Amino acid sequence: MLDRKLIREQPDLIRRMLRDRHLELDLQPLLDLETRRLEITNQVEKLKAERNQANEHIAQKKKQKADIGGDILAMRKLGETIKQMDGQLKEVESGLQAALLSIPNLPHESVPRGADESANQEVRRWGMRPEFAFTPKPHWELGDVLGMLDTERAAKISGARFVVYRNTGARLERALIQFMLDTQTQEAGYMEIFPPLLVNRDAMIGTGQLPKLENDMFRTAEDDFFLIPTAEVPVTNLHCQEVLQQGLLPIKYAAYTPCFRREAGTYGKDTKGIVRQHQFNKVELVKITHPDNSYAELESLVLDAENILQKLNLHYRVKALSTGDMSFASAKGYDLEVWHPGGGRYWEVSSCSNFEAFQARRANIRFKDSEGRTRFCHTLNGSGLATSRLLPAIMENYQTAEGGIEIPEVLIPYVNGKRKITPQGEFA
RNA sequence: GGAGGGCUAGCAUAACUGGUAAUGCAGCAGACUUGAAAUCUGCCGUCCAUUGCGGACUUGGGGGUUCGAGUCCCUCGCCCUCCGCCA
Repeated sequence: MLDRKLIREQPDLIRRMLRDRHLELDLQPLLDLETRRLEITNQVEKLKAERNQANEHIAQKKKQKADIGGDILAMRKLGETIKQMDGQLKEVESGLQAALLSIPNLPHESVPRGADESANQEVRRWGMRPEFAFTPKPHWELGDVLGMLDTERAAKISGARFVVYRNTGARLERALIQFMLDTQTQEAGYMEIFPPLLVNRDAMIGTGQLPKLENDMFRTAEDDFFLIPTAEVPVTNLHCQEVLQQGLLPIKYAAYTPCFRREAGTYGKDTKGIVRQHQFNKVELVKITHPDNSYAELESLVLDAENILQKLNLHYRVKALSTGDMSFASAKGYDLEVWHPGGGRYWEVSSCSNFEAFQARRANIRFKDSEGRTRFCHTLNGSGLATSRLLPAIMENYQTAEGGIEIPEVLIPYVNGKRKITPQGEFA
């Protein structure tokens, strides 16, 4: 949510920034509502001041046992008027709130301006594409032949865009999650969190998934819970409605959770393999920071995510997202894309964002600064990383001419010291 | 699912039969001090106004009764205790 004072005082700035995001938004209705809100507020507050004064009189007269019948009669009408105006004010306020909740964040000045993903800027790349003396297979072939991934049986029990990890596939998936959590908690100073996977509506509004993206979320009809689309939702909202001590910042959390997305409107897209699923596993990194440090914390967050790929020795590139490609709540973001030799393309395995105070304002996450003032924190998050894109990358990059898969060095301790998966689909 | 108790500022605690939210701790600024502690003063939830005075709102959310609601009524949420069910 944007600061309404900023909207009121610098509407042209807001218009320009949103235009940078390729959003032609007519701010006028919102500004009109805000003007109306101030008008009504001023009027009704005068009446309330009058009422408060009169009430004080009545209370005093009553104490002296004087007759107050006439005063009460006179106040009745005023009470009615106030009630009516409060009703109007409430209507204006809820309209205003709805409008505010659906406006995306403003892009930071350093974000590349552009219409879509083609305007994203490559910031750096690490490692090289591996050379194969044979034609590398895509992960869905490997997964099928080696008995690691079973999408057909998943379809029977759930449907399209689900997968059953089996045998070495299940084990490798679990090893990856463990490895990523260990790295982030032991080397990068994140605290491990394992949150609920069902959250309430307020939490979804707090991080910005709602109201805009309700159609992309799984929702339980009976209780109005949402299956989390990312651990960002429960973990960031851990501190909603709180005032944090400045000394606690930055707060750094790492959380493994399954993530659930309806992927509405993607029918027929990325159906090969497991890169786009209704349920996938992800280790998420969340930071709650002082506003002065959030951009430095964003850079180090990206490095923390990159660290996983480097340890796995996977070639990747980092892209600064353009104004046309960044997410709703983000002020600035980077994507990490890893090379899939079998598929012959890069896939996003992480997206790291600074939301500045956008989420903090919605979720009411504040801190006391060194002047004793209560201010909004900045929130950040990034995947560290998503396994549905990472496991395929490992399978495709580490496949052998014989048709098996080597285990990356760092994962060997996590699979009981085994060094490879044989062409028969067993650890060895 | 049922019964009872509770929810007041960062924390902790008050408020007569309804009369308009008090206090302590912590924090911030200032005064005093060589410095600190102690002490004193102000600030210490949100909004509006601001040349100056100020005003309104805020007792988990929403609604009702009333001239007036922390207090009474309805409703929803959450926490605690117990019963039932359950991995």
